Amino acid sequence: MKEGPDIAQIGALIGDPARANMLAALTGGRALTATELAGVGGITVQTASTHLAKLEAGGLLAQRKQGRHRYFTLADEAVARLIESMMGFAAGRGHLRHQPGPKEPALRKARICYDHLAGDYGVRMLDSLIASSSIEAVGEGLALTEKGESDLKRIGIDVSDLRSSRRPLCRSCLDWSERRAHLAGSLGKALLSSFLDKGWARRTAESRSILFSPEGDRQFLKLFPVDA
Amino acid sequence: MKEGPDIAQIGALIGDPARANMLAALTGGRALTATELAGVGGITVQTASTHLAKLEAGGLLAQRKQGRHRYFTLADEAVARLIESMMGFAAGRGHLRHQPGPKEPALRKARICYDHLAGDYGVRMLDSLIASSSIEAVGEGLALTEKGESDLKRIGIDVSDLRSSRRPLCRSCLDWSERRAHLAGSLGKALLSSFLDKGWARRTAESRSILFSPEGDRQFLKLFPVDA
DNA sequence: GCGATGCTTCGGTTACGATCGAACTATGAA
DNA sequence: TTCATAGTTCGATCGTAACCGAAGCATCGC
Repeated sequence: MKEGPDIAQIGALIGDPARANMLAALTGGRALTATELAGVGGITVQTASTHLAKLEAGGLLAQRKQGRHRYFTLADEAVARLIESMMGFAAGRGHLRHQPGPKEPALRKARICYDHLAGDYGVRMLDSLIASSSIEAVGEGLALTEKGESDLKRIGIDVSDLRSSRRPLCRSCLDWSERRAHLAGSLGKALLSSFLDKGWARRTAESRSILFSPEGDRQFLKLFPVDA
Repeated sequence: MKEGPDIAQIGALIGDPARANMLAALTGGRALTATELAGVGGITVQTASTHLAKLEAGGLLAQRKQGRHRYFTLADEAVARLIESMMGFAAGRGHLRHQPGPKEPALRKARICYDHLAGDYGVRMLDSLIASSSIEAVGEGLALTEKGESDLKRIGIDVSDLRSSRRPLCRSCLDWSERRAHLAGSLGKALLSSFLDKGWARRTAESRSILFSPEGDRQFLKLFPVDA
């Protein structure tokens, strides 16, 4: 009889519509902020915060603090699989859900994240900078090498200017579409700014996506190659 | 944002402790009555009834009416798999549950079901009677053949006596430990009574299990053989 | 017909949890 | 320092759902 609160607990966690929407949104493997998740769940940030705390306490979510943001992800692979299987089950019962839709591939390619470049291009840029020894990973953080400093000067970015700011120069930022790190910090901001200044790319009015011009695209890919 | 009530709905269904316990109890594949499930859930029958109605409406349960009993089972294989996977997940999170325990194998072998024989022996008996053409399936029900009637007379059961009762002679009863049908009805009752009268078996005080004596065991197996 | 049993429905209580406004903490930028 | 943004915590409200007693059906066996 007394078998203890077992599947009931996780069932209840998933059983709230707001939480279910949050979890569904996170099943893509992307990390989202509390505010974004509040939007997904259709609730205020306060409410979302308590929901997220419960989900974390229940072991379904993990959070990663990053500046003033707090990125939430599913705790691990097992959670994703559970959610996926429940979604599959629900779909089989006839509760066919609204499909995610086209989902703006442009947003996945390149978009603004706070003030720096994110998406496929953002991840690619950091990968390339590390591959060329311009940036190296130091523990959890990132550090600019001397080679990197001179390379950047050549494309018009004066790092000494950036050092005057109290903001860290390099910082790793979790990319929610690629689920890998891209470059944040004042250097990340400076790089994006230079792309925009050079006319390689421009921001869009409504969306967070960054649109590269054909020429800018060419230049960017040349500047940050991905070697085999 | 609006993705519809999807996994939240089944999550909520599973999220109630009483319902979760019921579902867990049914995951063994056995069919249980509302009263039994109420016991499992630690609630009254009324409450259990509403829970069961919800689970059925949600497509998780199916019920099969049988006389004044109502046997509930998981709707299908998919439900069982979902519950199993959730239990596995929960166990992995550290919510290790109380193990079902030894579970009285005697109860699975032979027990009383209302007034007839159930369990492995009950199922075996009906199988054997059908195999020997003593009973044949007619639509949903069961019917005694002439051969069956004479065979039974030989072991001391006068069917004409039984016919005088308004109670059906043969009835199929879902066995919850075997998940297959066994013989109910006045004939099922008569058969069990004869076993008890002959001293082949006896009821136990506390449990519902039927204990066969070594000799009774031998006789029963000889009388109701299972052919290859 | 009768009483007994298994289960559902109705009515009303109670309790828990989702929700948000407002206040508080923390980080970042100037 | 000051302002702005991101999140959490507090407090209180409100709805909903779980729960049970009691009454109502349905089925069985006599």
